Amino acid sequence: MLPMKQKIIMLIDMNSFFASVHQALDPSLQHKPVIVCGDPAKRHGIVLAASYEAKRPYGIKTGMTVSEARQKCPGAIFISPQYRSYVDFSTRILNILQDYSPLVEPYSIDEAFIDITGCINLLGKPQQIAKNIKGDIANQIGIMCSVGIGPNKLLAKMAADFEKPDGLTVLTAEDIPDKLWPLPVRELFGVGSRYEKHFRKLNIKTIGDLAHFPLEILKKKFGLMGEILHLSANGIDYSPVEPSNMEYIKSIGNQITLPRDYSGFDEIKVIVLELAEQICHRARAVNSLGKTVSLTLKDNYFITRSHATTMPQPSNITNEVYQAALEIMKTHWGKNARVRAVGLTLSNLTDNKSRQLRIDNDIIKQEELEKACDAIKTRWGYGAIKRATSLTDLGGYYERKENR
DNA sequence: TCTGGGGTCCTAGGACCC
DNA sequence: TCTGGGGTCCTAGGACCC
Repeated sequence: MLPMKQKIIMLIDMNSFFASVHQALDPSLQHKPVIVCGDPAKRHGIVLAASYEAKRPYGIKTGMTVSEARQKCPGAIFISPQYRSYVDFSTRILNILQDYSPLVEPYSIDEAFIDITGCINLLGKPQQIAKNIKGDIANQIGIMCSVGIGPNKLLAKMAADFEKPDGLTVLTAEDIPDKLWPLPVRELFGVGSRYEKHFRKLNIKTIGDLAHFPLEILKKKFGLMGEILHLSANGIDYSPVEPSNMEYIKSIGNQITLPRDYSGFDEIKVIVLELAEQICHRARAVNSLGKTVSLTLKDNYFITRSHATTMPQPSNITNEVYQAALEIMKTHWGKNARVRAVGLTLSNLTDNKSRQLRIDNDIIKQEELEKACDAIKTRWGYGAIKRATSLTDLGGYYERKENR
């Protein structure tokens, strides 16, 4: 038997993606500190992205509150996010990658894996291919990226973090002891603050410590995750680059932090209806139906609770999803709850074909009505049509959000 | 550092069926 | 009447990522 051929996988990571998109769209922003953030007037304004001109010299970081960012870098240009532009840029970048290999898997809006194992003979050495990709993205899209190259997705991903912005790093299996193992264990993909804490108790401080820790103990303490993280620390990952992940979504949800804490059932109801409208609109746009509705409430202590219910039939009809959410609220509502944020998610998704069995007239009418509304929203913007119950102070809230 | 919004995967326990 | 065990679905919660 022939030895298994080593795969060559890259992770393309757009640098400061949101900020870079604005700089590409508006040349006057280039070489300036640009900060993309939520509405600073609202209490939940945080930094979503910052250009390198803001990051390095001023210490601006993603997640920082806008007021803190303003203090650190008063001269920065603060911009509200424009998700449509980000999606547009992201799609164009994926198209460029597909010119190199059909095996492209978008990992997030600003990252994608590409498996170029089969293209080496045709396109040249991996580093050269990476340079060409970087050049194409810079020339055609106008933004920089960092590329990580490795024998699997994990090492490609870790490699991409080695040098930012505009980096190009190769991480081979032989590099693991020198380059991977000295890093703090928190840097390993999959290790968050919780595992970091657990590991500290076991005297695991670096990725190398984890790699050499007895597997049996990790398995016993952390189950499957213990095993996966141990493999990761040793640079092992068998997951393939899967282009099909492109269309495959598992849930559609929206969440909103309220302008102030709400405490009345009726106040929350309005928000839930608005969220139902949003997620059903999205579901209809991709011809998806969901069977499970989950309602998440975050209270003034930042405690998050979620409750779910399964509908008799999968649906993307606003009123059905809204009614399901209301049922959850009625069952679980705490009288004294002070709600900071509300989220609604549709999951257990299937495509529209499973819908054919429904011949109930009212449902068909509702469906037609909602489709007509969707068409108007597509034409005139999301705020063009509202239900009467939405026309409260929050109606205005969404309107402003939509127009920014 | 007073904390947004979009997701994914895993686990445990209970209900229910055969 | 009491009992076994496997399988599947559902819900709640935890952890992680960008």
